[in-house]
Amino acid sequence: MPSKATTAVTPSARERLLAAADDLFYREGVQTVGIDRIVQKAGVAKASLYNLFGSKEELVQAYLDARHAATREQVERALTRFRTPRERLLGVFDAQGQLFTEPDFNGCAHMSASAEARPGSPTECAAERFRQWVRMMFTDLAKEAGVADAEGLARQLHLLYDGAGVSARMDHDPSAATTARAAAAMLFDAAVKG
Amino acid sequence: MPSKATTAVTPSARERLLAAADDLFYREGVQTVGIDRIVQKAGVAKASLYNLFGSKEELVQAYLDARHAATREQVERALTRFRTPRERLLGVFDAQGQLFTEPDFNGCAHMSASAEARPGSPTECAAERFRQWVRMMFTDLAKEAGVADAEGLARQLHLLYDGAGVSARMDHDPSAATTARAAAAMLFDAAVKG
DNA sequence: ACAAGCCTAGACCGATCTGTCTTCCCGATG
DNA sequence: CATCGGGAAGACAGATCGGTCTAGGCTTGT
Repeated sequence: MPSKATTAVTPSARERLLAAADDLFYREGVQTVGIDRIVQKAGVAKASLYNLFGSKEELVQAYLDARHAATREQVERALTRFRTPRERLLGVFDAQGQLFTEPDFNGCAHMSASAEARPGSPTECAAERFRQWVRMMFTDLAKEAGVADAEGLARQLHLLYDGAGVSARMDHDPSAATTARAAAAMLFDAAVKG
Repeated sequence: MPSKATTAVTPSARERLLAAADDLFYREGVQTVGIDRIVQKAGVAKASLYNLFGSKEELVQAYLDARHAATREQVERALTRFRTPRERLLGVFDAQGQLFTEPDFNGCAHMSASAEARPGSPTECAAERFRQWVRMMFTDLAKEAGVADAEGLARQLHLLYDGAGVSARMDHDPSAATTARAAAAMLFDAAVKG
């Protein structure tokens, strides 16, 4: 019986591979980490990796898709705590701030991965999907708040979101989220007023 | 006579290596590009590379330092066209917009390189120097404009600056610079008024 | 009991990696 | 002319890369 629930006594080979890939790819970069290190860390035969994923590139895609899903769930769960549209929109940066304080935070996985990817690769496509989700989320929240130019505000907030992720990683400064939140508040208030 | 001016009939081996490294590292990423491809593109012996730079890591550092110097000169030259403090501060995003429209623009080199670098490496140090220069530039421009909390505004503008670079690369959208400029204008006007 | 499937362990492949070394050429200087 | 040094060309080394394959074990259903 192949483990109907999320937790099994022993994680499957696929789960162990994804966990090892997530740790190594995220910490050191996709190009830096070789297949051998992943299978060794996962305690999985190399043949199993290629049976389950087909290639390193598809493993990278699965790693990015898992990061995408986890981020989406974490943000959507965090937003349920807020009630007013303004609080919900700014709550995205609160959720970001929580991510920044995690001990192994190392920036946006899609951003780093796409920096090493060739154009048109599955990695770039996964990054594009992630960015479209972020953009859509900001646009929807702006619309719910009654902002006239919701797309325009969403573009501005997306810049702050990306910039905060970059600063948190490169400056080792988790407070970038609160800086972004304050800037987002000013831009939002100006957008609803004008 | 070893070329006293910037232009020589035949660029030196060092110049050809830096030009090839700049093109390949910036387009494809530091880890992706091997030494062999650089020396082949530069038309330089591999031994010359190691005589001149010592290692690939130091070549990467020289590549990033050259990018840093070029960006600094380009921005500072662009800012001379503006007179008022407000125009000069927002002019940073105009200069950024010019970079975004260059045909081979591929994002911030320091950001991409540091995503593949190990902690404490020369690459990370070069990225940190670059970020400190950007931060200082925004801080100085904010002070010249009489902003009370110059450091706070500089942090916000730095977020927009980074976010615009990310969006221009990943969304293939050079207009991110004008979006960032508009947001920066609102944040600046709010900072001088309050 | 037995066969089918999934998994492990690891040898193996050709290519490529960073880095070293040797050999030779060519131009400038004494 | 002779000497000397920088650079070109490329063989070479040892490691690692992504990926394939074989051989054998362990569990499961029939």
